[in-house]
Amino acid sequence: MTERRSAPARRRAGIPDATVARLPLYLRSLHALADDGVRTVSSEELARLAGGSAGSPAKVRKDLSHLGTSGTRGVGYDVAQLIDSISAELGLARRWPVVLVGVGNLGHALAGYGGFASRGFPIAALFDADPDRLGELVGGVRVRPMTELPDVVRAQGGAIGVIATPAEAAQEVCDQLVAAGVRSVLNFAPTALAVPDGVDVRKVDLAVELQILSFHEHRKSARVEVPA
Amino acid sequence: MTERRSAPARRRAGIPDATVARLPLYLRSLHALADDGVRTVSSEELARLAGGSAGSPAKVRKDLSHLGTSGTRGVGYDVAQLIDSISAELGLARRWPVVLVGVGNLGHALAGYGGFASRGFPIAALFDADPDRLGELVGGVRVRPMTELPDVVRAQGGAIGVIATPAEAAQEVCDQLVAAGVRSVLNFAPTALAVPDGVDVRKVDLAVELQILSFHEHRKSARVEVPA
DNA sequence: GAGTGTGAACGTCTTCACAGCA
DNA sequence: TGCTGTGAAGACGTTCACACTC
Repeated sequence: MTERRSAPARRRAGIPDATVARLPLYLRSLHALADDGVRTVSSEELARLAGGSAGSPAKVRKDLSHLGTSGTRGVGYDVAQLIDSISAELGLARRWPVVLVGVGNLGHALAGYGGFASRGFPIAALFDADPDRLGELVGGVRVRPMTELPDVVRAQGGAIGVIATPAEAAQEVCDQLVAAGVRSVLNFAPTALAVPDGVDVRKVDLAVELQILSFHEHRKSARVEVPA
Repeated sequence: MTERRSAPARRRAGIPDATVARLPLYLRSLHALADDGVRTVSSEELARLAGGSAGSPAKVRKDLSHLGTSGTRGVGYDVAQLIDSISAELGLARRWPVVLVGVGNLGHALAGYGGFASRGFPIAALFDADPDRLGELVGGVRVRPMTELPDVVRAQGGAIGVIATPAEAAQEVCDQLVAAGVRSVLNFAPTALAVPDGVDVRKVDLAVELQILSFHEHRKSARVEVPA
């Protein structure tokens, strides 16, 4: 989950982390339903659509009850209304600009990937340490030198930072982002990042995901050989 | 976590899912230590290096105790030995070939990203539905038509499937992977996948990660305005 | 009848605290 | 003395089951 530093315990107003992690999944399914013209949905149906870890009706109901309940007994949830309240809770009324650092292989793909902008996270700027890349246009956005980072963050009134640099550069880049005023970071570099209190880091490590799958594959193979 | 279907409860031989998810993080830090010539490490140091959710000494010790303990009291853990036993537990002795479906923006980047092969997950084949892409070389690997998928999986003796297609195509592609014998899937498409029992799916959804960060940003802003 | 909302039971994960060993 | 290994306690998250409402 969100990496939290020292802090003895978090006591937010209310919503559990596990629930927060599932709200985007519900939202995704709800948008699909709305596009199909569906007006209401039951917790059972929503659980099925959201799938995976979000896949039980009871869990859906508990989760949604945290947003000041909105369902109708005997009927289900109003799709449009649910979309509104989840969006509000996630702070999606506002668009959050993204600054992406590291325009290598992965950074390039992320910048070109339309899924960010279309979901309310427009890429405001690209940065790279390599002088050869400066000025290059990626997905219609110019690559800038790191020195311009503070100005961009200030001009945007805050931003989410995305780190797509090699592991060696990640901590340094992270420090610069934080110094520039960024308080939320998504880290693709395979390294743990140290950040001061009040800054949130989430990480995506592709190799780690594969290794977890490997564990399960391994287990499955083993089970065939030694059938308990 | 790993998406599990119906099943009332999983009872594996032993290691908790939460621990499995952290083992790759320890492994990463241990490799870095080994490269620096460090021979032993304490649970406290390892917790610091692995960072994030893996960041408490007690947790590290509990986690490592599941691998049939290997530390020395008063000293710490032998780095090389720990690398071996974690690797063994994760099934990394064997190399797991990866078949990647969808050579669009993201798929292209994943195929070009060296981090897979270097960590024991060589890309065995690329597939795409678009006839214009067939034959194209990406990262030295040829793009093939989906019809060749079963043969490739069989020839490799199993594989991990990576889905990097648009959301609309993902379920269909997933079905084809499963039919071809793939039992572990990493899904980048923003959709829930239905799979039969015995198949594991892990998902990475970039927009979801950003939305979770958005929630925390939102909360931080709110806290400034209404200082409790 | 159908489906939500929720206390209470349950299971899992984390943290504590300390005994035990090099 | 220093650090591991681990039962026991505690926090957190999920599931159950049923009262309640439309």
